[in-house]
Amino acid sequence: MTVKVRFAPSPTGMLHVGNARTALITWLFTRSQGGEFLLRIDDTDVERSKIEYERAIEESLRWLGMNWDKKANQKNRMDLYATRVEELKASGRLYPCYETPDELALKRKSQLSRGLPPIYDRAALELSDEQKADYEAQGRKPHWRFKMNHTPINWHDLIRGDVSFEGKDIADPVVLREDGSPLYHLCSVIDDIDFGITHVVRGEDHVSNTAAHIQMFEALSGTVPTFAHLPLISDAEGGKLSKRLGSLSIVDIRDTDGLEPMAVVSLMARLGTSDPIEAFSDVKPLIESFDFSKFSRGTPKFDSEELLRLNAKIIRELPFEAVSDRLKALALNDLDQAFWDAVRPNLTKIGDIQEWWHVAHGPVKPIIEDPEFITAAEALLPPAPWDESTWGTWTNAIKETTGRKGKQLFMPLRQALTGMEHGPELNILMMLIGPEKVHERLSYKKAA
RNA sequence: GUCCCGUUCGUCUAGAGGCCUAGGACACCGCCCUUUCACGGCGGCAACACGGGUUCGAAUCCCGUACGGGAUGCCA
Repeated sequence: MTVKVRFAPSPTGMLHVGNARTALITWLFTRSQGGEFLLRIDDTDVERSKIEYERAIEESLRWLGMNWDKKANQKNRMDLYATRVEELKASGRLYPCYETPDELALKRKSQLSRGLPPIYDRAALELSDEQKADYEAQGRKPHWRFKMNHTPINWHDLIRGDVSFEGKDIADPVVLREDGSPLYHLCSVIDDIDFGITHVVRGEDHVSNTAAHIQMFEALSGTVPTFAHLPLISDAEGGKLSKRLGSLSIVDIRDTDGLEPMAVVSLMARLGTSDPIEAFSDVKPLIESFDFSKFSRGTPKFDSEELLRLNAKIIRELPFEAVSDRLKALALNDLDQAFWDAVRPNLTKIGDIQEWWHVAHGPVKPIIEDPEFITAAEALLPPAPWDESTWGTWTNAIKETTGRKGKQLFMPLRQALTGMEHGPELNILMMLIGPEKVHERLSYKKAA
């Protein structure tokens, strides 16, 4: 049987790292199984859903390298939901409730103060036909709840193992709003049945929902899919993800931070698993090594430093052709393949190249701690034109004249030439800087 | 409050009663290589949340405590 899986974002905001991770893991699983991947837009909440967000989510997924075999919007499937709702009403699994949101809030408050769990007390089940007619006469419209069976609910979760709940601990979920529109729980289950979804992969914030969903699958005579609930990730301090990382959208990572998609993919695919977190330039090995059994149940921390490290490693492997368009966008003159090859081992993000371009094209403030040495070095500079051997010729001459070697020899030259203590290979960098600026920097005198 | 769940080196984790003097990867530190930075090679530092119990023996099983997360929406 073909594995069929879906990723179901609601278009109420940008795709952030948490969602992206769920999407990626779902996608990797699907591809590892040769299955079908459905992108389902959960846009039943018309108030908050926005088409811009839907487009942004799709763009983010594509940027990360994910594709989908099918796409569906829940807002276009209302007829199906209406049909299924009628079946559930006919079989008595849906019942009308007339409490206002305020009344429900009050109920919860009072339950809490009495030490009771704040789940719906099913008062509406006791309503007589007269009472219902009364409410209707007052102009109240009912919202509808799904009636949970008070029986044990068990499933085997691909990540959490055996999970069990008691039906009585789960509140009857509201599935139809007062205006008659269907809510997430029902739509999700109806769609999973209709699309023949075999595996539901989602965050563990849905675990208790799953208990209710399983009864819905059964009530609708659907096949209960296999579930895999991923632990949520937290920030580096172990705090909640949503607030701190809420701003960390995939679009920001791309546009503001200028990071590589594979850096994000590499981290998200392995974080929280027993496989080592490594920089991958291609997604294939991640698909091949994917296995739910490698996921731990703890809450892993998302560390942006780790993302940067992976990014640096990935950039090191990027050929000029892969980045030339983005480099052009930086509008830096003379930024050719030679320059890229010279500096890429020293970049954390592609944007850092501006720093090295600046070092080559100046002006820079040389660091000269030993003016005599630098003056001596300048006097020994070979005449132009320079080539790759110039650096060796020059430094050998300095070595013979001054007797210096190793770090004592090179670091002062690096500091004088670049104003920095680290950087690309000087034999290449020296040519990129050029004779004129090299002389200028070596003869730099501190303002008195 | 109630219901789920989690807690092993700085980080991600291995670990299903003796194989654990707790293994790996990343980070960090050191040495080597390179006539500089980086890369690479070698080595080092470093953890079972706490308290009871069961057992000849517990990181592993049971109970409790602490801390953390999720749920408890006419959001998804």
